[in-house]
Amino acid sequence: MASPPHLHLSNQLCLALYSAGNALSRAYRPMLEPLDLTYPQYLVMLALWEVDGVSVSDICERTRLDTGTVTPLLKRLAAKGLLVRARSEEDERRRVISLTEAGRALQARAEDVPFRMACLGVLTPEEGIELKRLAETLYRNLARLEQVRGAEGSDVPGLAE
Amino acid sequence: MASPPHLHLSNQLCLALYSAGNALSRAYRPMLEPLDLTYPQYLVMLALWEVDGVSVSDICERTRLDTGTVTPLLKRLAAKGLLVRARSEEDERRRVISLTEAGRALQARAEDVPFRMACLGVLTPEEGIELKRLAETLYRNLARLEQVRGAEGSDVPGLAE
DNA sequence: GATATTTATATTGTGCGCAATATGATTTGA
DNA sequence: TCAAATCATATTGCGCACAATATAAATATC
Repeated sequence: MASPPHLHLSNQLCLALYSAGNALSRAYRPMLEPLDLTYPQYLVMLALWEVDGVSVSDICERTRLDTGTVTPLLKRLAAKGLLVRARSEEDERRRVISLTEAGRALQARAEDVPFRMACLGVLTPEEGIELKRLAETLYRNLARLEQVRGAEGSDVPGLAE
Repeated sequence: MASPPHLHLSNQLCLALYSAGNALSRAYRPMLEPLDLTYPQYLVMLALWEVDGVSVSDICERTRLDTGTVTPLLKRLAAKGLLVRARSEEDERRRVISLTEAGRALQARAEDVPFRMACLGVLTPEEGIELKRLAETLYRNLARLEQVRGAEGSDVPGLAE
């Protein structure tokens, strides 16, 4: 075994997280298929069922998705008749994303998805809560790092140099 | 708020896991860029540094990636000169994936990647261990479900009907 | 009030995830 | 021995992740 332990796949947190995340979206597939939604599309619909009439960037923030992902995704949802992508009247740069009647009606058919996921019994409630808590911590800390790294180039006037 | 709590984004374990996983592979990017590797390519190289001269399906199992992902990925790694994709002599269906000298040499340059990731300090060691444990549990249970569902169609002779 | 900067969204290109299907070699069974 | 089933890998097609770039409107600066 020429490979040192810290390079072993079995020791990688990232692989555990990566494969679990992929497996989880695969698990959603059979439940979302009747709704004609992919998993990221489901996330966007969850966001809009909470609050709609919002901008693209608002959806990106709440779903934690990228604009390059969300823009074409919204187009596909619009093509299915679930939402409309209007222009804001005050600010012509902004899009205002609003659910259609069909989009709002779909919520009823998605109601039991979380319940059916829970019924798979892949985690105890305690495990689920703890896993969510740790994943949130990881996300939050990584997001903060990204912000710092991102701001590194754009110098603050008066502080740089 | 027309949306019931179990449909709130803030209550979704899946979003926490999904966004944390994505953020984690983004965090690897600046470290893997000098090695000219993407994150999934890094996983495959980790697998090969442990054991090479193996089949495609062996790599798929150990990295938990799909054959449809791995085949073109291996072609790209071969194009970079990190490995060769030979045919097995005993079984012509099998590919035998072997590292080149350059592929083996790359391991030295990847040695400190796990250490540098740890230095980001996004999780305490205890949190990391617990998160990995829970993610492994989730993956294992979902994988078992997939096997059951997958076997549902292919009837066992003598038991079906 | 013309120019520069910022902001919001869109576009493009590469790689990955994955289901479905194809190809082609091996093994099984009649 | 020959046909059918199985197995390993490859291919195709669509959607997503994300960096880089573009566009175009709003705001700031001079």
